[in-house]
Amino acid sequence: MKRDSRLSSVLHALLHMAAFDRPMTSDALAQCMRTHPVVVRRTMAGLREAGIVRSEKGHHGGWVISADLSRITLRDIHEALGEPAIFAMGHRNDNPSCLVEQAVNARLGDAFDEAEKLLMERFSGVTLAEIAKEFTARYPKERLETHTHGT
Amino acid sequence: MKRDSRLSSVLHALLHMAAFDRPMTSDALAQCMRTHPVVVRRTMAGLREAGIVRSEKGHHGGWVISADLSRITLRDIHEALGEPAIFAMGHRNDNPSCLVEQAVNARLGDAFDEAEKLLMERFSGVTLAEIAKEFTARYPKERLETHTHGT
DNA sequence: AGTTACGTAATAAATGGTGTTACATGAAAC
DNA sequence: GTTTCATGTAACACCATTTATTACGTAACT
Repeated sequence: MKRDSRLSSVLHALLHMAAFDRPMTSDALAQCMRTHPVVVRRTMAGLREAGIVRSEKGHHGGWVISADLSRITLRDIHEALGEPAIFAMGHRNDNPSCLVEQAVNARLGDAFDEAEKLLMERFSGVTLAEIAKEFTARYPKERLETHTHGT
Repeated sequence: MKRDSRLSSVLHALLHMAAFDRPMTSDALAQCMRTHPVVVRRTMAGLREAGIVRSEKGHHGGWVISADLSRITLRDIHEALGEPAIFAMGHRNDNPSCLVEQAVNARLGDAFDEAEKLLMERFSGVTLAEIAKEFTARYPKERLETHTHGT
């Protein structure tokens, strides 16, 4: 299966935006993330609707964060992206008439539900501010707005 | 992304086989699972190599379980299937040179690792025997080998 | 020998994220 | 007011992966 990297991408983008004191254009973000500006706009659309970012057109336009970093959790972002599927595995039939399959689904579902619950708890417990802080703690000399790409 | 239903499918098949006192053909299993016999053989191949099932050719051939139900865990089956990806989400770059992205990956990775660990623990704790037992507890009057499909 | 059933490769279909183009809209600069 | 910059969005091709199907080979039983 192809893995969905929107959450990872968007977090990356948000942290760059957070450390930049002016709006960042989709082109600039796309360059950071090695993707296409349209992909950036498409991905950010949900965050804009959720009030996490704001976009401005025209000269000196672009994207800015419009909420307090310490109040934005990974969970919020996951939601804003439309709650993409977490697991790559699923039931073959969601409402099987076969009783054996019902038992299998119930048992498997319990395990997945627990794992999902834990993941969502972790997501709820991590704010953008924490990741930004963790970054500056690890690399105090780096300037966030100086984006360094390796070879 | 397309969701992988092999684990669910194979569990379903195994429980039917467990309750059947003769080998079940790929065709019979495929009918249960509403799929194609070749898919059954392909999916079962890993389990055969892992010693969980055995296949026999020719007349009255088919698939039989070759291990103790109480010693086969969901984890064993997941392994036998080649450990398919658990999460539908992933990092955009696994070894980014961008320090911001490294911080994001680290934080996200922690959450996913924890969830995966929990899921694997749950998988390790569930045996086929338990699911079979749970089934008979829930539906004592049903005969497992009588496979009922709804409309 | 013929039938049954697995073994496996090759190929197509379906799905869903990603990349790209094209065109429209709005805001700032001149 | 026209130009330029930037987002908004639809449309479409691309790609990776599971699933479905066909085809042909092999082993075992009758």
